[in-house]
Amino acid sequence: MTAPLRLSWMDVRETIRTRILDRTYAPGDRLPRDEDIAQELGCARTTVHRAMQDLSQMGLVERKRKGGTHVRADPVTRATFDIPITRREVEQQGRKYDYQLISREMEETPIPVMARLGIQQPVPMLHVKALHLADNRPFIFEDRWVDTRSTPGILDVDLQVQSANEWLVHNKPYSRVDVRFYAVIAQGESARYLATSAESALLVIERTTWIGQDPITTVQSVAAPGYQVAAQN
Amino acid sequence: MTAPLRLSWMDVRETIRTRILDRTYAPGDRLPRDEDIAQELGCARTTVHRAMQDLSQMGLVERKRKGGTHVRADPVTRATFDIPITRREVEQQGRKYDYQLISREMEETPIPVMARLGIQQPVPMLHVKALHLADNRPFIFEDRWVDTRSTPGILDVDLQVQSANEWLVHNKPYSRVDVRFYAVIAQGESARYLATSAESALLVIERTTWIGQDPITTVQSVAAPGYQVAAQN
DNA sequence: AAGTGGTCTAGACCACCTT
DNA sequence: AGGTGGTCTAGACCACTTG
Repeated sequence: MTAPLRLSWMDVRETIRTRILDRTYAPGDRLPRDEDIAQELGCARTTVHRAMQDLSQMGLVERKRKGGTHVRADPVTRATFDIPITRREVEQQGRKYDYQLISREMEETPIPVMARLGIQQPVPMLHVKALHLADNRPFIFEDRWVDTRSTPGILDVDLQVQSANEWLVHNKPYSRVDVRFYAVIAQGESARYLATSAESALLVIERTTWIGQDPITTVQSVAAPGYQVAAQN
Repeated sequence: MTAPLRLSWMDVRETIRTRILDRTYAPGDRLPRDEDIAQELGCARTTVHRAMQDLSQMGLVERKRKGGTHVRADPVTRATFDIPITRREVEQQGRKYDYQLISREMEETPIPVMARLGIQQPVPMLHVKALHLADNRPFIFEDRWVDTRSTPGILDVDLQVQSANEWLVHNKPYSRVDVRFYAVIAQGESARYLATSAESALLVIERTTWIGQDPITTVQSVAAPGYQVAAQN
């Protein structure tokens, strides 16, 4: 006889997942209570709970107290992306990293930037433009606004030497972040610094961070032609 | 006296997180053992473990058996994206969804598609092009290849009525998915169907799915100008 | 009001990895 | 070889949410 080995939560997860995929539990269906599944499979309820937690996080099921566990009717593709420090990203590709400060000025917050940061009144902010290079070729053009009220330390940093990107990541923790991707036509500065041909489509990674309610920074990182962002799998 | 209420794992997580952010535990540092933290804070080790699990998933710490828990030296911005069925996405915006099949043909797999799917030899595949509309305006142009060896059912679907996107999501589970984003210049068909002006930059969401080792489908979803992908949360 | 998931505890054993 | 995180169990109580 095959030994009835102890079930791990991953075993349980795969069992449930298989049942969802083969429609034993169809989209919209309610699954048995954790405890019933535990009894059926012969493990503790905690183990089923752990499995369900994972399935829930994957977006396969939805759980509600009293409501029970349901197979999601409209499955979504869920993907997680890691956006590293630019220096790190370049170096991990085995390429040489360089960095150039383009400009650094105090300016009144423009309307679109206010919208991104969620503030109502313009204030003086540090506006930084910089170029990151990989093997001496333009890699990412960075257009950043830093709120000096929440982050006065940035004013003492020599941005010729260390990128704002790097300083902030190492020195300014955030509690909330908004990340979005979109495409733009190369134009103006981004074209001048990045574009190899007249008409290029560039991927923009826009990130905005807050600490509590206070805005820290918002940045548009415009990547050189050909750049892709891939999920962590 | 303030009542020493029971600590939840989220409390523990916030305590640890705060210590990481204020450098009590600096980047690269090794944290105390779970059990020591548990004793210090006055909770069970399991509770600390649950908190650490979350911090680890957020990318704030790295854990290794025997190696202990370390604060990640190079923090990354980690973001999770949900990519819904296109119909769903449009309808959730309160807009009218429509769909048009553009073409549907059996073709030999081209080299780039073979690369995406990870196959060595070309085989006949179903090549589908379609347009998704929101309020009668082009929304997403979809260029898809379906491996009919793993997914013969697609051949019986009337793609005039139901999009391959929708049918696959509801009928073909996958075990692995690759997702990536990049930008392209509107040209050829994508320009014809989506572009409002001559030179547009379009965001492409490329997804490839497998069941076990077998490829299912790969699709380039080219979004209309202005489209953004935003992280959950 | 009651059912279901969420969490905590205490103890035990396991598995992986560094030293 | 030993230390650390990973997991399982059993039981208890809590908290949310639905009927």
